[in-house]
Amino acid sequence: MSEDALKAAKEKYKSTVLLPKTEFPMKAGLQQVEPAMQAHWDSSGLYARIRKARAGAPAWVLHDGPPYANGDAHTGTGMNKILKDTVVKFRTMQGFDCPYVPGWDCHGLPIEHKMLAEMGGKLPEGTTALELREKCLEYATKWIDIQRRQFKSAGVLGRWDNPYLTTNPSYEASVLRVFRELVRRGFMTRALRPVHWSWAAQSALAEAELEYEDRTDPSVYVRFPLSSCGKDCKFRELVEARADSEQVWASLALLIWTTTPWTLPANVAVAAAEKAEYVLASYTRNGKREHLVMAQALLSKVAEKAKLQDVQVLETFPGETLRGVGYSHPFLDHACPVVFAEYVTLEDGTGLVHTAPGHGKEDFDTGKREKLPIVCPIDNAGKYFTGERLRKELQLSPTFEDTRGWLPMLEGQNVFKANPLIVEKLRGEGWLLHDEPYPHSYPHCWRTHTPVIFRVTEQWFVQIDHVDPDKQMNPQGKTLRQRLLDTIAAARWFPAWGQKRIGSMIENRPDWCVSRQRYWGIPIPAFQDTVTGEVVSDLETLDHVVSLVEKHGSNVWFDEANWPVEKLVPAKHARRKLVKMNDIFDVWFEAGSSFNAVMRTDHELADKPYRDGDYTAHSAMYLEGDDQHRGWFQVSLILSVATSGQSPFHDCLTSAFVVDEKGEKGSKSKGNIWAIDQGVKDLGADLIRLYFASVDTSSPVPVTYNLIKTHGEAYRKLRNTWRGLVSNLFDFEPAKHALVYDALLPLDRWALSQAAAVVHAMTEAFERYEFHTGLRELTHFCNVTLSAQYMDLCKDRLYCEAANSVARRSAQTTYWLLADMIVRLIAPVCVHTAEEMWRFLPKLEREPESVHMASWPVALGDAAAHPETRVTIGDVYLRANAKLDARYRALLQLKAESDRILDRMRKEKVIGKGYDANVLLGAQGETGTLLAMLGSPEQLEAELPEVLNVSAVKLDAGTDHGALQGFEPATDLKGLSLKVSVSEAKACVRCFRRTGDVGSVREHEHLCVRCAGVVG
RNA sequence: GCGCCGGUAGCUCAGCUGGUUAGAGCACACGCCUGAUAAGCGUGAGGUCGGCGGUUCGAGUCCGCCCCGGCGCACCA
Repeated sequence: MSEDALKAAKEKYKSTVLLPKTEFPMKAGLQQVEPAMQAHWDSSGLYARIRKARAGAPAWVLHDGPPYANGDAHTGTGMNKILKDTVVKFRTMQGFDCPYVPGWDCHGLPIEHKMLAEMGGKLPEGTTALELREKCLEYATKWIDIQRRQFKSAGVLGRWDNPYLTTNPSYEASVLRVFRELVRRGFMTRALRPVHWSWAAQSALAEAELEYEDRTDPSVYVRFPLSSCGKDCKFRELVEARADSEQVWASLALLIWTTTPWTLPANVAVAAAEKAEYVLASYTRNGKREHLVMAQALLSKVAEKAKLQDVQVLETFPGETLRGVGYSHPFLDHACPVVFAEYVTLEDGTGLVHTAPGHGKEDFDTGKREKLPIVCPIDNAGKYFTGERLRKELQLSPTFEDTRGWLPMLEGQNVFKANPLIVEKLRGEGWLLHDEPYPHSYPHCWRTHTPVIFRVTEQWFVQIDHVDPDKQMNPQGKTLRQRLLDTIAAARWFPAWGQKRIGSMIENRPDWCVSRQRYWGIPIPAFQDTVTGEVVSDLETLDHVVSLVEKHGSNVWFDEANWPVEKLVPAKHARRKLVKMNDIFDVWFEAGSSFNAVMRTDHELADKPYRDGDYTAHSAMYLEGDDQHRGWFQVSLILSVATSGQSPFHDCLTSAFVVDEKGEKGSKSKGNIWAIDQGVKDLGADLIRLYFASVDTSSPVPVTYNLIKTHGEAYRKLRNTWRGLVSNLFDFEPAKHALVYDALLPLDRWALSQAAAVVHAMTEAFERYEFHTGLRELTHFCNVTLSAQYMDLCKDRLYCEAANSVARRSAQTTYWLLADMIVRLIAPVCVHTAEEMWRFLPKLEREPESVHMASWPVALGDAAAHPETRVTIGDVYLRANAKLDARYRALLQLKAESDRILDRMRKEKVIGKGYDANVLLGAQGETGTLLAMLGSPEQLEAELPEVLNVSAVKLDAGTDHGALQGFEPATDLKGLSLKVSVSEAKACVRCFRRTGDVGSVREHEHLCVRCAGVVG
């Protein structure tokens, strides 16, 4: 037989081989495919069609947290939206009705700041707040359009043409209704309290608006001269009893410590600990003998720092001895008392705490208890008042003469700039015992990044410990705090530690200051009576304003020309002299009201709360970065529980921040952050989405082009495996050719059993929102079970058996089911690719045109009863089969052993392809038993060539293979020996196998019997 | 300062209630195939499971301390 003749024969039969064929491109071309796909989704109204298809199904609503309408949507916000979209698509496929209404947070300081900056830093003369607000709205609207385009480019599907905006009049009115409800239930109070104050932003700040940053402040030890002691003062007796009492009195001071020297002018008391030990000590400084009082425990530390000489402890006494002691303010004319407070500790300082109720929370509480005056000489901009105002705010007596020039120094000075001036003057006047730099973490304004100060102002607060008297909503008379904790416990937190985190925040949080002194926000609808000073915000007034805002937007509050105050107040107050109050709401109050403004108000969402038995929440899920534990989640909980008694969500999923390859937080200034649509353009949305679904988003997620590209291989593998499946279905019509489950070959049923396990694991993981764990299963299944194992073993059947043979149709039925399953499983993640696959997948007529309307696969367990045999849906087939699992596990182990030897022989150039080889197996012991269980020798010899991908397999009955020529022991299977030999048989030119019967059929001398039969 | 989470091959991740030589994919190396072909298959080399100590017959898995990273809290006057 000549080479040419063989070649000719091969050519002749090649056309009878059923080779794979498909138009599904190997190369993804995401950059072209995705925009086209999105355009098609848009024009065909996919979102609306999904809504329609799920109408009447149980609702499952993920309520979108509104990103801030300022700047590009970058990787972090992009990841968040992508994860949300993945959840929504998954739940939709599971059969739920999942409307997704995206929203934007439009009000707030950053935008106002930016607009003000464009106007030159502050509102120019003659410009109204209304004009500023219009500029702000324009700016926000611009970014909403940009961000919308960016999110859509990532394949995120939702009601983009009608999102919720916190600037919509209906939204604003809903926020006000939440406020009204708080007022009605008694949660609101307007009170004078110390609040975090941003002097740069000139507004109060809430806890959520603080960021702790490191900074260094001057730490000073200051002598406050002791001036008087009450009549029964024990300390006085103590000193009087001393022989040197006169010298002691002459130079005696309380030693206090502070890191905020600028608050010293507001000092009104010194706090001590009743139970702690204090000392009266003497020392020499600058050649002078002086006396001081401070805590015993801190004396040596302070003495060392201040380099005090000859320190002598004259007396030791408990703190309570100091009751009745008074001192005079070192540079003002106040006479101040020593008071006692719990929070005085002996860790730092002197055990004597400088107390300024105008500038500290604890100080304020102490001041209230001790009836101390509240001194607060600082204006909105963080500067000391000037002139008479300063004297007044410092509560100086009219006779006070500022002989040493303190007041001129302070006037108009920024507090942080005043610090060193004060220190130097204290030093000059001899009050300063010691000073040093003190590095610590200190609260900063999260928007302006300037250090905040504590300042007493009158603000609106939500009282966290208020008990709602409503018996129906709060039957057990619990505080809001307790009810919040109950609500938190009833929700589900992913990861689970989120519950602890937010729980401890709620346990410890102070009342919520919700008023801000800005323009770009929703006004707090309150008036002040210019005659009585009374604050008017009764329900009728609120209702009146709410209805105006609902119709005309919150601008009515700022539009002096068209909306004079008379129009804003209800008829009942018409005769009073009222003026508008100028506070607006904390933006968090707005976002936190979305449960009401969106979930309970939106026409598409209002009837879709989450229900599970008796449990009800306004939505099924919130999904945000874990910074929202102190932000949106918390404020939403507070407002929702207080006003509705329900949780805003049932599931709360958080993700960590995105970081760069060095693990550093992304920021635009570092350039390690990119707009999401740029990434989509460069890498493809599906690739980015696959990446986010492949990593554990509960710890910091590194996001770089390189890392994402690394996952390109996983994408290509998935795509090609799927292509391998679908390319063998070119002549397969499910309705016509699919076999019933019981007619499928064992190998095929095994593959389906493996698939069932994947569906199972993946569903479970996705229901826990652990996409990366689920995806692992799918990747492994595609790479190993399918590509390397199953599909390799099916090739001969698919290519060489008769087109309509059971063997081939069985494989095709399985390929079809697997392809179908994979498309569905990947659809929530690779939304475009899955849709593309869906077009190429042979489908039954009843399937929807978009994969995103299709159902999530369901797998049956082992024990499932055999359903009837009509070919309809995947879940008839995706069926566990433990027996087949075990059988193929064993067979594949044999394959691994034979592969090792075949590989070596290939490297030795003894053989090339597997069909060149025959394998002899000798099995004893465990493996012998195993093989015997797998089938009779004849059965195995018939089956194994396909599994091992060789031409022939013989079982050797010999007993001592180790001694037989050429046998070698297996690596892992005990008792197994193998011998691989080069097959002498002729290869069939059609199927390449060396079956030993080539030429048996006279008409086809180059074919094996099987192929001859097929060719006919 | 206190608390929470994490630290497993170059990368991304599995390792349940402690139990045989610690797994997977990707990447890498070496081959094979040329009928999934800018594909596919096989084999291999990579880890003292952050460190130290303890409990145990036995620990990546439990306990203690420490180091590193991330996050949160705050009465740092």
